[in-house]
Amino acid sequence: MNVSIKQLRAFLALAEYGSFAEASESLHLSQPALSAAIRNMEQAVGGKLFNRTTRHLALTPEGRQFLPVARQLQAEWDRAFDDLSRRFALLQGHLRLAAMPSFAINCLPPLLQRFRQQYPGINLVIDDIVMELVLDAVRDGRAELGVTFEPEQYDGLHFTPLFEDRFIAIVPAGSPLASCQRIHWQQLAEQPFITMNRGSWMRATTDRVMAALALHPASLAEASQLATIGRMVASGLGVSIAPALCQTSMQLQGVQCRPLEGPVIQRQVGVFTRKRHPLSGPAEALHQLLCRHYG
Amino acid sequence: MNVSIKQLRAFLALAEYGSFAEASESLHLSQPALSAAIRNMEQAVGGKLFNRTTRHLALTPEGRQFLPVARQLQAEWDRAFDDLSRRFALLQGHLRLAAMPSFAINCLPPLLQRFRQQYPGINLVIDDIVMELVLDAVRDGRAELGVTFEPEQYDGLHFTPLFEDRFIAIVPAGSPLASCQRIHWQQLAEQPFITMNRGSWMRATTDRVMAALALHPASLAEASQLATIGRMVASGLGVSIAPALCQTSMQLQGVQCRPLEGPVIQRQVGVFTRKRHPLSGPAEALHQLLCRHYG
DNA sequence: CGATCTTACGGGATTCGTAAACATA
DNA sequence: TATGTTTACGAATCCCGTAAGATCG
Repeated sequence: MNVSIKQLRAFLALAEYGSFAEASESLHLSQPALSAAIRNMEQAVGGKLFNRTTRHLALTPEGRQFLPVARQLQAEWDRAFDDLSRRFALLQGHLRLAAMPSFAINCLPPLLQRFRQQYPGINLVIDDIVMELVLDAVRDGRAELGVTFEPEQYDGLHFTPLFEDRFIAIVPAGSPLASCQRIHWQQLAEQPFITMNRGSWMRATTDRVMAALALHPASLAEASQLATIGRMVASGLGVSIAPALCQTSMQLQGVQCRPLEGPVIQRQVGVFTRKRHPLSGPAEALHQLLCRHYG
Repeated sequence: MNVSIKQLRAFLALAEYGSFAEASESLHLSQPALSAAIRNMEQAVGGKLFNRTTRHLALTPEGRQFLPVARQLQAEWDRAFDDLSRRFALLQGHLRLAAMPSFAINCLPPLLQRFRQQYPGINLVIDDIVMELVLDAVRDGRAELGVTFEPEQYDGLHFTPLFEDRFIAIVPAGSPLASCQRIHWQQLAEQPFITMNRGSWMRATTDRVMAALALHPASLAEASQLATIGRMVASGLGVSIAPALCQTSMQLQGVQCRPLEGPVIQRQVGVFTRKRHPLSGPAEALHQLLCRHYG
């Protein structure tokens, strides 16, 4: 009662070649097998598709009307499964990655270049957004992967650590501290200090360390983005601290980066994925690339 | 390597029901059979479509992307084969019929009504055109059936006789001949005579008969269509002859029809089909209806 | 422990290919 | 008669269902 895709292909081949012999050859099938396939298909649809006398073969009116329909069915069928296979083979597809801006700016470009080189058919979309939004995006499924610092809690997400990021001191090129190989918290506190704005983990941590060391730096200004702080430091307004992963972009902004002596502030950077949601092929590939690069 | 339509249906059912148990039931299939179908399909396309732990079932990202595509494939597939089956079952389709105007006007309407009643889904197109064009239309395949008089020759066509048509006399209602039950050629020739124009079989035959009877009617006018001749006769301009199959329309035009005494002019009316071209279901049906009605 | 999916395996239907029969130009 | 299609039939394959096993909540 039901027609198979093989029978449809048989119909198309026979209509195209106009001969059981040629059509069966093109299908890698014996002539009787093709004959049976057509016979069964005709029985299934309830009428003759070909008019055949042993010497002449032609489509019936119904067969002729069906031919373009059959062509389109086959084309769409093949197209659909080719697409699917290519997706699984990582020859095409797309991937949405959320990452905190510092990581997106400083670490992602070379990684994505390698990814692109290896999987040129995969369309990449990067959401460079703050940590909370990264976690939301992954939780909602808008992004399959998210890269940020490890937060205090992350329900429903799975975290894969990549590396531990230590904070470093950033000072203007003209600063007296610029000549030091390493800078202590105490030295930093003697300069005008630019802080991350209140409410951020970085501000809380900075305040805690300063308090523990009984230091009271002159807070010059607050900003909510590291790029802003970097520009302010570069302009000579003051000094600050930043995650080591920002080193590259800080240096490009004209800021001097130095290891920080004294209490170590460090934080895990890693990849988030949604629990109970398996990764797509491209996401899996990028996840592995991330883990291997840092692991 | 190749995916079957059954596997596509299995995929869709499983995606819809979210459970092997329910999906297999809806497919009238055992659970292991469905499991195997999905496994084979996944192997064919080169990756997992479902993420399954014994207690939870969900589409993979690739499966989710494929779902709408699969839906459309199935819908178009079913639609295409439903259409084809309905065509074979004469529940839908179309039929183009060529017929000479006299037949189309006088005989076709009741026949087509019966056809329509029996096959309400078949779309009918009637070409009411002169004999030569009827034959051309059938030869070219523009019309599957053609109804006309039997011509001297008809290469490449197959002729099925329907009935023999005798010519009758047509006179105005006010004519002295209107009171006769039967009219002789000689009586006809005594009146102003309206002829079919030169070159037509009817004109040649009329001339031949008149000559054989040594009659020389006053030719009042010529026309190329029977309807025109009918109107002229109805207006009292003269008398003429016409195929008996025109009797109905002639009477409707106000013309009196009488049997013709003397030499009999008769001609075969029948259906033409293209040789070596089998008829579509609808054409076959109408052909049979024609043959049975007249046979 | 229970519900659900997977694996294992035997039976049955479908499909295939070879060889012979058949039909048409 | 020659060519191309169908029929016949044995074999291989595929698909299905039952029963047992595995796994997760």
